[in-house]
Amino acid sequence: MANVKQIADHLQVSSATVSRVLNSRPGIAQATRKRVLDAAAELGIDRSVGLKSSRYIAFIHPLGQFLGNIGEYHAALFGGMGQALGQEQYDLALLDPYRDKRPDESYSQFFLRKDVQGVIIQVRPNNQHVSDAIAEEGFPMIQVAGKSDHPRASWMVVDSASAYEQAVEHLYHLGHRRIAMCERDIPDHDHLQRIAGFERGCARLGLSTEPGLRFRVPSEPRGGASVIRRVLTLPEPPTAIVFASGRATRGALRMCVDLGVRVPEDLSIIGFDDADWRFETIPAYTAVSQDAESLGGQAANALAGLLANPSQGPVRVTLPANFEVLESTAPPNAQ
Amino acid sequence: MANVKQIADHLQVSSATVSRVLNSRPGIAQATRKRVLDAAAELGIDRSVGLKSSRYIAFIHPLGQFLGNIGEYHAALFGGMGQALGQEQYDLALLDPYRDKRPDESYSQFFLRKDVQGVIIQVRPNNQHVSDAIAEEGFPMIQVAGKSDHPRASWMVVDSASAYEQAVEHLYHLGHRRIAMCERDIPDHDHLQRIAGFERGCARLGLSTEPGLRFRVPSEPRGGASVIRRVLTLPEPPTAIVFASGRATRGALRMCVDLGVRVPEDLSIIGFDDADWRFETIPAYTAVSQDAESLGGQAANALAGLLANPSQGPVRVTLPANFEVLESTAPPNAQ
DNA sequence: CTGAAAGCGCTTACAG
DNA sequence: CTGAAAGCGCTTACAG
Repeated sequence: MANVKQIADHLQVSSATVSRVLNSRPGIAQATRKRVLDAAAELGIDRSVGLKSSRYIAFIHPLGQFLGNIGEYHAALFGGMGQALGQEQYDLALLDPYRDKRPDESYSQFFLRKDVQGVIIQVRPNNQHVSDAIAEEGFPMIQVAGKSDHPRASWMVVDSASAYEQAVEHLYHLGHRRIAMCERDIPDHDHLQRIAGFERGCARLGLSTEPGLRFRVPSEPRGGASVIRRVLTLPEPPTAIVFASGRATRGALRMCVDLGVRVPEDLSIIGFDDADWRFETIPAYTAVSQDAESLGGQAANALAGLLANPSQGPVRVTLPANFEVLESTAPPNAQ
Repeated sequence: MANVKQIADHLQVSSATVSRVLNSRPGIAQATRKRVLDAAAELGIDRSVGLKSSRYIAFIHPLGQFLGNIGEYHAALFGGMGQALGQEQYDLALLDPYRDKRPDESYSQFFLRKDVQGVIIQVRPNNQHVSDAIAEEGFPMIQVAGKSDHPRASWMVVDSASAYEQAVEHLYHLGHRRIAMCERDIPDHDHLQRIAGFERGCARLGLSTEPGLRFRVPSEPRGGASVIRRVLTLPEPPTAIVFASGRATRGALRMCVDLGVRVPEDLSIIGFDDADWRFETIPAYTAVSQDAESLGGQAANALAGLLANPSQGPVRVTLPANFEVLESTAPPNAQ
């Protein structure tokens, strides 16, 4: 790593010349420019050199870093954020404050150090305090997947409660009276709404929500698969299952085939979908769906708006989810 | 946006005090620290303020920005890169040089301006020249999905040619003699290898690769679906189809159900898989698979190695693909 | 097209 | 714990 003076000394030119080249200033001979750039590549350049013009927006995952393959929620979210930020001339950075932030610095200082101008933070119970601290500092932010009580916090959530209520209603009208619910293991706001909607629907229609019909699994194919296996051992099995996770839904559909359970003839299944996966399975599944790509895009646009107009108040948006009937639901014991 | 002096004047303190707070230096009264941070949040901070310590690695997509939902290849790749870079204390930035780079600056200058220390670039024919230019400048880089002739370029590819050859062999041994191939529409190195392997297998076994058995579709479910529809109208339809794209494979499987084509009884299908999607479909599909997550991780680690040891020569790695028989292949006209 | 020198804006011993 | 002042390393008129 070399600074301007070191490169200048190395080449026997003035630091003015080096500075001009590294800042793309006009009026430098082609040959000189090349010599400087070659030397810079060879020696490496200090980060103090050059006028910076990065405009980073950071995305913060509840776990900080990504542990392996990104699920469909984040894939869609990133697509939406990336597209929107690109149009606003921002770049997207994936930051891990849990790893990198020094205990003695504020979040603002951390972001300043990383050249980040605003953050989109996905919240779960474990990191809501981080989001609140960022909001408290007045740093430009918007949180997704959960509301916040903090007066300075902006947030964007998807409320799928009424869509899940419709899902229960749909099953009820088909004749189902014992309906199981499979939640996911991490209770963030958006997931709690899914459960709340299910319970509200059951309560209104007088359906049981007994603990034996409630399952909690990780949002992975094997989570959904295990629910199918467990449901079949029940003394009085449900005739329909509602899932709160897309990946679990697909694991369940697959396990039904393996065990010879016909969907929807033997068992009706309502799933969840972050994008357009419900059309790819066999059968295509009836689902509550959110548009995670649009969520990412809108969150990014909202944040860009806050940055463009700092005096603006916080943004609070609740997006609706959809309920759509496809092929995985039918009357119980249908032929 | 305020600089150190402006914040200092605003608060009637010295710029030394402001600088100390914004750089988390010790020996500042709690109350003063708070006043400065509050003023900084209110006024905004110039990017010239504060010692920076970002360590960004940029990923560059062939199209620059992401146009909507990220496919499974990038989801797995990002997961692998993110995890590896996290361990190496780097952050991941998604940059679009096609949008942001000024025509009069070199790539090195562009990256300097964005505070990026190294890049992972995914190459296709349309952006190979960008990768070559970056390598020519001596900027730390590694390209994925394609080899490079440039002497300074590092690259990492997946060679699935022999796996596709095995796939053809597998079908041949099952008794198939007319095998169709569905390529994707973008001919990057890794995809061309898939086609090459298919052709090599057919040539060795004396199978036809006539144009009527060759299809080119976008890497999307509807691409694969259209192949199924078109194949059924052929005077002499193939008894098996080999796909070069995972998403097309799944669209094809879905279309087979819609049209009443039984897989594998009526038609054998061999697909491609970037992660573990082949186990989720019905039937689970026989596939050539690559581990895109591991590819991302290894590329990131290799780049970190180049950065840690600048005198090291370029990295060139060819990773193998796997061929795995699951449920979507059987003898032709099986019952 | 380039350099010597001034200017700028930060950070950092030094002093109290 | 804080400021006045020196120091540092860059960028930028100014001069040739």
